[in-house]
Amino acid sequence: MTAPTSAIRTRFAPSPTGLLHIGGVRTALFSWAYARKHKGVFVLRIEDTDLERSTPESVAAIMDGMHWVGLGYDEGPFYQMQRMDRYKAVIAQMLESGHAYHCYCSREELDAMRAEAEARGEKPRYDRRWRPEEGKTLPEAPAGVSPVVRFRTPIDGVVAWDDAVKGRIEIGNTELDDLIIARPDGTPTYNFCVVVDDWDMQISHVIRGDDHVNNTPRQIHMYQALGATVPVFAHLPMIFNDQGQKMSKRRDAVSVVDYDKMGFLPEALLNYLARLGWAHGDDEFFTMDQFVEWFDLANVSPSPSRFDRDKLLWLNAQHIKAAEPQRLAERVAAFLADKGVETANGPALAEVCVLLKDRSQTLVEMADQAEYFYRPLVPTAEVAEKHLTPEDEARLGLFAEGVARLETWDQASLSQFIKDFVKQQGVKMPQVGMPLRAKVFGTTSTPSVDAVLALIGREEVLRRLTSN
RNA sequence: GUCCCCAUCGUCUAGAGGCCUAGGACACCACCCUUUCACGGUGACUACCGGGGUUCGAAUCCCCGUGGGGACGCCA
Repeated sequence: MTAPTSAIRTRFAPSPTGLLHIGGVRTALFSWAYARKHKGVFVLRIEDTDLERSTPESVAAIMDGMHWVGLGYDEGPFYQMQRMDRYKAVIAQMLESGHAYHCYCSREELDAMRAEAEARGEKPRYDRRWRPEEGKTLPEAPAGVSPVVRFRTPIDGVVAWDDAVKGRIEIGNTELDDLIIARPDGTPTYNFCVVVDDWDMQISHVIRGDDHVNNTPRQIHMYQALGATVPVFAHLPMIFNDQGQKMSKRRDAVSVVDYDKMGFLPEALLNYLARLGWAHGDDEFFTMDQFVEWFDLANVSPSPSRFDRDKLLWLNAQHIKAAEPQRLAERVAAFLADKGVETANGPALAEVCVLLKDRSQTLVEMADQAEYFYRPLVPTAEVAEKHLTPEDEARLGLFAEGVARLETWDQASLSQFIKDFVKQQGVKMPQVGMPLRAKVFGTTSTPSVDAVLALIGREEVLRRLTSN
């Protein structure tokens, strides 16, 4: 008999109206980590009640993103559109119990009301004209108008909760109005659906973006009206771009797949995101296992942070260093293929990655470096002028003759050969090394020259040395 | 406008009243290492938004101000 599952249940509930946003990934990461840490359950739920904007492509993008990043969910994905019957039943029940009522106001009337309130310096709000009250006479229901359903919000008092990251938050009920929970066609709206879902799915900790703080009091009222247990709320601060503004699709890389395309490792992105708004002492570089072990909502900072690409790059470099060459090779192979570089007849890509992984910040950069192992680059005019003078070419000719006769072709013997050659020519190391790089690879920036020559093989080295 | 939230180096942050003449990391700069470029190492630079309290003592607690952000949808 297994022990009953712990009460800790978290969820990630994106709406499929675009790409999987980097901020969303951070929210998912924290929810996931909290569930994992407490041996709980992480639920994925797709909030697709906005028929106008929800698309199957977006659902796919979310799933792909979650998969790439490696945040596995235990339950779901649940789709709100498939829970319509349940929402409608709850709405009927709330109408029945008097927690909700019909409202026949037109949008025009509502706009007028808002404008009026604003003019008075108040928060734009609905004036509750259709709210039934003892002794109050309701207006005549206009013919042929389907009403919306509004939630009956308490008029006095305050709502309060102890936010797991922000502490206690209190809001006067006078700030709230009677929100619409169902449209004229009967479809439920967001604030209502989340409550029913989180209730039904027994979510214990609602971990979500800061922008939902204002929804929380309304939702708490609905939980109470339904007789449901109110979950713990944890509102994560926002992530801004380097300008201190909201990340925008237009100028920032906001989609998680963009980071894949730019050559980031998912564990590096996650590591970076984890450090935005959360810290474990001075630890900067860590694995997801460590993160899960260390994570706690109590250590989440309440203040917003900026996305710093430089630090992400640094972390990516650290994770590349730590990664298995074979795994890097698989991804680098794809980038090389995109560039039209044929790797089949060259050195094993994993071997190339061994030489490059300590010197690349992204896998794209690594692929760029890897290219010259398979075909020489065209040296820039500057490089040719500086390192491929007639004198250099003559010396490279002598080098080619010598190296052709080398007994064993490996890094150690090449290293020895180069040293001897340098001495014999009466020059300094760079005077041999740089022309060699320029001639064989087309660039002066490569790993240790003996190592790279060893790797591409004698035949290829001689071919490149003697080509023009 | 109204309500809510936030405030330590340029950036991410450590800091739960004395351990703080404020620590780490990225970036920047200098030097070292070096077979180029990197990696790496060492060091330098740089911050508690302002004002009042509370306290023997405040980056840490309280209040006010200022600045920033969020929300005010038949979007989620």
